[in-house]
Amino acid sequence: MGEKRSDTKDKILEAALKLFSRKGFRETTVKDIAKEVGITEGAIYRHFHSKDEIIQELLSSITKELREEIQKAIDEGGSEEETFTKIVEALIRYAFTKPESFRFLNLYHLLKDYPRITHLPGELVLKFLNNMYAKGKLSTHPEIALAVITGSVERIFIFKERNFIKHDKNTLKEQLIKTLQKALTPKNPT
Amino acid sequence: MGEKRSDTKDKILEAALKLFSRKGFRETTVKDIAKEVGITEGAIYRHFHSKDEIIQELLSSITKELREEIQKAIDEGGSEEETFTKIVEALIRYAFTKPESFRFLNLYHLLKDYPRITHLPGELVLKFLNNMYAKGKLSTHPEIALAVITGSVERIFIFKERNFIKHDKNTLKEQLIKTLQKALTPKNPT
Amino acid sequence: MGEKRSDTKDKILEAALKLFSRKGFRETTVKDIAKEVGITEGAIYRHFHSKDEIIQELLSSITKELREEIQKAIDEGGSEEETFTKIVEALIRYAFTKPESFRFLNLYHLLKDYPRITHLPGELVLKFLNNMYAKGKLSTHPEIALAVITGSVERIFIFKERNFIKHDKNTLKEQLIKTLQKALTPKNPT
Amino acid sequence: MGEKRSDTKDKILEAALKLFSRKGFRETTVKDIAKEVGITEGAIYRHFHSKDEIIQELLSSITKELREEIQKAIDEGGSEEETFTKIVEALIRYAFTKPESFRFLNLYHLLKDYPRITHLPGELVLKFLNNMYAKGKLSTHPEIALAVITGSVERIFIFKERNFIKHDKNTLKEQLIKTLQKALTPKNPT
DNA sequence: GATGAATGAGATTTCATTCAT
DNA sequence: TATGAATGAAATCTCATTCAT
Repeated sequence: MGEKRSDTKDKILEAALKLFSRKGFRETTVKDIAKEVGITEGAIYRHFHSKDEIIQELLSSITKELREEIQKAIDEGGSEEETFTKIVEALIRYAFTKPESFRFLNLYHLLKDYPRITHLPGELVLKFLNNMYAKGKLSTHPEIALAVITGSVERIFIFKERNFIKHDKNTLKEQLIKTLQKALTPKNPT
Repeated sequence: MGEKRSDTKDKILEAALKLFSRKGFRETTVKDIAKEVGITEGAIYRHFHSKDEIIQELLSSITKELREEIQKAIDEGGSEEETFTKIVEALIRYAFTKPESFRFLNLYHLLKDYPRITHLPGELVLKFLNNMYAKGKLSTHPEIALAVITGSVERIFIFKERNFIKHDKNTLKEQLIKTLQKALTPKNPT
Repeated sequence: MGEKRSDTKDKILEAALKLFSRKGFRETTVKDIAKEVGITEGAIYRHFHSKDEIIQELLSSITKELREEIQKAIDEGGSEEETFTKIVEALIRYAFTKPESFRFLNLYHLLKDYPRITHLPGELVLKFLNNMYAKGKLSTHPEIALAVITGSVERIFIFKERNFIKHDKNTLKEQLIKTLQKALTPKNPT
Repeated sequence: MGEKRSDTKDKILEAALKLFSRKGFRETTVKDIAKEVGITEGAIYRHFHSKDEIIQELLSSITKELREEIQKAIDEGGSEEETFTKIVEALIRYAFTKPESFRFLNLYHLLKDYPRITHLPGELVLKFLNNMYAKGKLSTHPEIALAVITGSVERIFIFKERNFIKHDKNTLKEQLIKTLQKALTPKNPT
């Protein structure tokens, strides 16, 4: 009850996400979005005050969603090493199961000035990495580790999306986790 | 002595690079570029047929430049491990000394459809990685290694540019090289 | 009942016809057309994709209309001589009752490259003239006859329009019919 | 002596005539003309104050030339009937030997408002036709006769130019003269 | 809520003309 | 005389947003 609140609004967000992530913000017009939904331009403005509002709403819901995935990985408990793996897994999984959302995020952060929203998913990861670093379980500075992790995931995702990498997604996931572990955790002496 | 040949054309390319890399392609107008150069819009069109031609010319010259840097690193000789280091160094150096060009490339590849130009800088690196892999000196698939390398460099660059990372550039370079070596080269037993 | 469907589109076509026929295609701007209709330039583009689309739509509707007039003259039956007269009459009548359309056609065929549309009004007339020629009722080649007929009608129309000829339209029509009959039908001996 | 005065100016006029007659006034740019001549835009303005001045100069020289051809036909003497034939011949000959000039004239008179120049070639012909009419040797009003003559010649020319008529030029000339004679001169009663 | 015509600002591009060299 | 860069006005077209229905 009160659940079906604005079916259309969701459809608009869905359509907008698809188009923005594919074509970019400027090259996607309000008319494009309306056509994709099957309504007219004017109708969009019943649900959103502006095109930018759509972008902001997408940004914050996607950000929230990804943050929750990461939080889940952290909350599940286990050793630092296990959690590390789970976080990387969550990132890759998110990229591959919600490619449009993932692309949207990358696009947004590359194009728009520093985000107005506060709690970026990366912050959660960074907090965890800081922790690892303090315990001597991270072999480089946390910010650098974060860059290596997120940069690698994004690039793997793009390569796969564009068919530049032929390996299947599972292989990619395994290899990437293994590689990042090697890269970022200290060599276990005996 | 024929030196001042098309001073303006170069100024236009320079201004365009600055603006495109900062604001994106669509959000940079021809008028913006003209104003930056100190001429009028119309004058731009004496030097380029269209806005897109400016973008293409930038793309190809930047691509060429970066390719040359990488080629130099490869040509210098040395062991695979040394060359690997030199390539990563060349990438980081390029990002930090030509930040606008580096940003332009990333933006272009994210926004525009697959490039028509053939010889991407990445191809050179990939060829080298394939070689390493064949010799058992690379601990994951070459494409994945390429993704990790380029993704990490890009992300480090962005973090630094946005002041999200405070470490100085040399530290970043050293740490990144060390990390990528650990990540991608097999553990040397004994 | 669905009658007012796209009132504006018709007004645009009407205004465009008036301006194109008076000033030519290039010298008529979309702004001119918009002003004539009483809307803004942008509004034009809700009804047509481009200025050229307006021209093409006018061309095809005018061509169709004139073809129908000629077809009517042919279908009414009677001797070849009577039909010949009726065709010429139809042409003159069209020129004088729809001067803008007639001028548009002449302008288009003089300025634009050979039309892509197939069924030109002239083709109908030519078919009829071929028939007459085969029966020995035409005293010169059909193509030449067609040139004389259409060229004369056009020039009479222009002269009258520019007040270079003072005679009234009925006199012009009668005289032209008489003259073309003399010119193109064999002398009836005895 | 003083003969070679401004070779370039003539070349400009020649190039302009070619382009204007082919593409129209607006669609021919000053740069087009300059390129055709093999000079640059700026140089054009050494010889003419404006694009329109080129058009006007062409118009007046072509008009003069055609008027002279007609005058020659009139001056050669002979019976009215012979002169009539000579005038028509002169018009056809002009169209076929100077197609660009002929096309230019037609285009100009269709597109531009009533000419600023006074002595149109048609006026000469009209004077002659008035004379014939007064002597009972013309079977319709002179203005109408003029329209039929000039309209027919123009249309024959266009048809031939566009390959719509296959007959050779001589046939066209003969047939047209014969047809116009039939059309415009009274039946000779025994 | 929805439609779709219209606005109005602005983007890209064209081009006659000017001007420093 | 000639060059060709530059101007500045205008043309075509796009699009976020508004609004009457």
